[in-house]
Amino acid sequence: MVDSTSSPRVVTRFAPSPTGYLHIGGARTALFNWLLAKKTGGKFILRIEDTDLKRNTPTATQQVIDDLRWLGITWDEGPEVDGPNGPYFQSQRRDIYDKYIRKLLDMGRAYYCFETGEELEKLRKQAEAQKKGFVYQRPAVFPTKAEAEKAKAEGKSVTIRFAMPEGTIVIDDIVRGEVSFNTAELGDFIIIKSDGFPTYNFACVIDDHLMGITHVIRGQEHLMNTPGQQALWEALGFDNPPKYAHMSVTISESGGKLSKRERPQTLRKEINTRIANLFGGPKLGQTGSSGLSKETWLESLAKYGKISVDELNNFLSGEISLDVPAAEAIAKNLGVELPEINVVDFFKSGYIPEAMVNFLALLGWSPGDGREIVPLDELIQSFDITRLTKSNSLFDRGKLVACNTEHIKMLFNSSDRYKLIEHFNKYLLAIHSPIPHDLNVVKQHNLLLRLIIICEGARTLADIEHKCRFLFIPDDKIEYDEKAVQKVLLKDNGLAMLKLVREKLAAMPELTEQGIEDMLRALAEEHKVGLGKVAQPLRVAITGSTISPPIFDSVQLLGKEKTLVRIDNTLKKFAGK
RNA sequence: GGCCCCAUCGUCUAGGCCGGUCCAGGACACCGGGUUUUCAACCCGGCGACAGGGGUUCAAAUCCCCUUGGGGCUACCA
Repeated sequence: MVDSTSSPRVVTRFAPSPTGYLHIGGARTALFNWLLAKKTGGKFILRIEDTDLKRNTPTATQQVIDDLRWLGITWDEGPEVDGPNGPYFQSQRRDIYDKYIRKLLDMGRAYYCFETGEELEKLRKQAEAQKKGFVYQRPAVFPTKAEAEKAKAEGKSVTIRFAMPEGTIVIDDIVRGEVSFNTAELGDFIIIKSDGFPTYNFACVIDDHLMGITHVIRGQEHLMNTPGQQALWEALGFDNPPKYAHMSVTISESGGKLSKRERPQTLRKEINTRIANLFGGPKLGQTGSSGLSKETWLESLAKYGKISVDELNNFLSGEISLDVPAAEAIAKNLGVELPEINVVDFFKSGYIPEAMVNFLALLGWSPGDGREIVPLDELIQSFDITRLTKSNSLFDRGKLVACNTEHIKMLFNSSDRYKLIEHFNKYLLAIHSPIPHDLNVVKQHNLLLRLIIICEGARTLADIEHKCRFLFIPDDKIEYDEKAVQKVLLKDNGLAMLKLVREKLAAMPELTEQGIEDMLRALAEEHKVGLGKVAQPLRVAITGSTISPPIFDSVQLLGKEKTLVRIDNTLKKFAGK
C-alpha cells in the first residue's frame, strides 16, 4: 500500500510507442498506473515513446489518445495537456539524451561500437549453434571519439553501448519480491542506435528520472530490462529510482501473450481452411464446388483488401503480415469474425468503456472482498498496488460479455443514463448503422432511449443494434432467415395465422402496444393456442427472423403501414410453399 | 538452448506473507429445472480445483526443495 501522507506525491506514467491503435494489454497497463495515481492523489503522465522511426505510424498517437479518452483514462500531463515536464514526445527530447550520453561516455560507462546489425546477427547465430546465450563481448579498449567520428564519416554504423557493471543486480519488485540477475549474462546493451536515436532502455531511464516518476507498473515482459535500467540509473547518479511493479501478462485464448498479430493470423488460418475445403488443396487452377476457380476467388479477395494477389499469397504463406484495413476489409467480405485485440475493436463490437475498464482491472488484480462488478469510482477507492496478481491471466471474452451486460444494466438504472445513450449513439455512428443517430435531434435521442429500454437485458450495444435495425431498412430489403421461415411460417399454419393477424391489424384505427397486445392475446385465445403461435409468424414477417424486441413494441415502432406491407410481402413470397 | 517469472474449479480469482477457523469461498462458463411472445435477461439447483513428489511440523492450499507444466525475455522494438 502506498502511503500518500508520508511519501512524496506519487507520479506514474503510461509510455506507449505510437505504432497503431491502443492494444488491450496497453490499456490495462495504462489503467493500473492511472488507478494508482488517482487513488493516491498523485499525477499521471502520458509520454509517447517514438524513438523507432521505422515502426511509428503518423496517426497512432491520435488513435491512442482517442482510445484512452474513450476508456476515461485522462492524464495530468502529456500530449494536448501541457505541464512542467514536457516535451512528452521522446523524439523531441534528443538534446536532453545527448547530455547524459556525453556524461556516460566521459565517465567510461558507455562506449562506441561499429558492428552492423548483420554482423551481430551472425554472432548470435553462432552462439545459438553452440547452445549458448549470446552476450556481447566488451572490447578491452574502448574506441575513441575520434575513431567514432571517422567511422561515421566513412558511413559506418556507429552505436553506443552501456558498460554494465560486474556482479549481481537485485530488483525489489512490488509484485515479485526480490529478483536477482547476473550481469555477466546480460551483457552491454545499446543505448544509442546508429540513427542517433536513443533506445527504449535509455530514454526511459532519463525520462522517468526527469519526470519524477515514482512508480512504474508494467508487464512482465519488461522484467529483463529492469536490471539494465537500474544499472543505468545508478551510473548516472540519479537518486530517485522508481518502484517497479511487474504485472502478470494477459494471455489470449489461443495460448501466448495477447498480440496484435492475432487478427491477421486468424484471417490467414480461416482463408487457408476455406481454400482447403473449397478447392481440396493448395494447388492452383483447381475448380471448387461453386464453379469458381481458386485464382478468381483469390483475386476477388485481394480486391476487397485493395492489395495485389501476390501480396495476398505471401500473406497466406506466412511470409508477410497484412495491415489492419486490408485484413479487416477481407474479413468483412468473408464474414470472418476477427478476435478483438485493440481497444477500438471492442468499441466496434458494442462494449461500453465502463465494462472494459472493470474487466481489465480484474485481470491480474482484485479488490479482495469478492466484488466483481465494480464502478470506476469504487475501483479507484479500492485500488491497492500490492494486490496485483503474480500469475498470468487468460483473456476470457465470455466473462467480458457478462461484465458488459451488467454495466449496461447498471448505467441504465443510474442517474448517468444519458451516458448509455451517448455510447449507443457513438457506436451506431462508428458502424454506419441504419438506425438514426444524432443526439442533437430530440426525437432521435428519445428513439435511442426507447430502443435501449425495449432491449432490456442486452449484452452489448451490438445486440441492441442487431435487434432493432429491421425498423430502419426498406420493406423490400428484409432478409428472411431460412430456419425461421421453415419453423414458424411453413409449419403449424403459420401463414394462415399471419393472414388473420393482418386482418385484425388492418382493422385497428391506431396502433398502441397495449392495443396490439390485447389483439394478439385475444387471437391466441380464440384459436386455443399459445401467444407464440400468433406472435412468431408476425415477428418473422416484419423482421425476417425469430429474434426481435418484444413483438408489441416492434410492431408499434414499425408502424401500421410498414407492418402491413411487410406482412403482405411475406404472404406473397411464401404462398403455396 | 540460455536467463527470468509463475502454478487453487474449464476461466477470473479469495485464502498463502502471520501453517490449524478451508473435507477450500465467490464470479463467469457449463449442465439440469423454472419463468416466458423470440433472443437476451431473470430465478432455483448441480458439476467442478489446492499440478506431482519429497521434506519441515502435532498440523501445509499455506513454509522449503525437486520434477513437471505454462509464460516472458533472449533486437540498433518498445
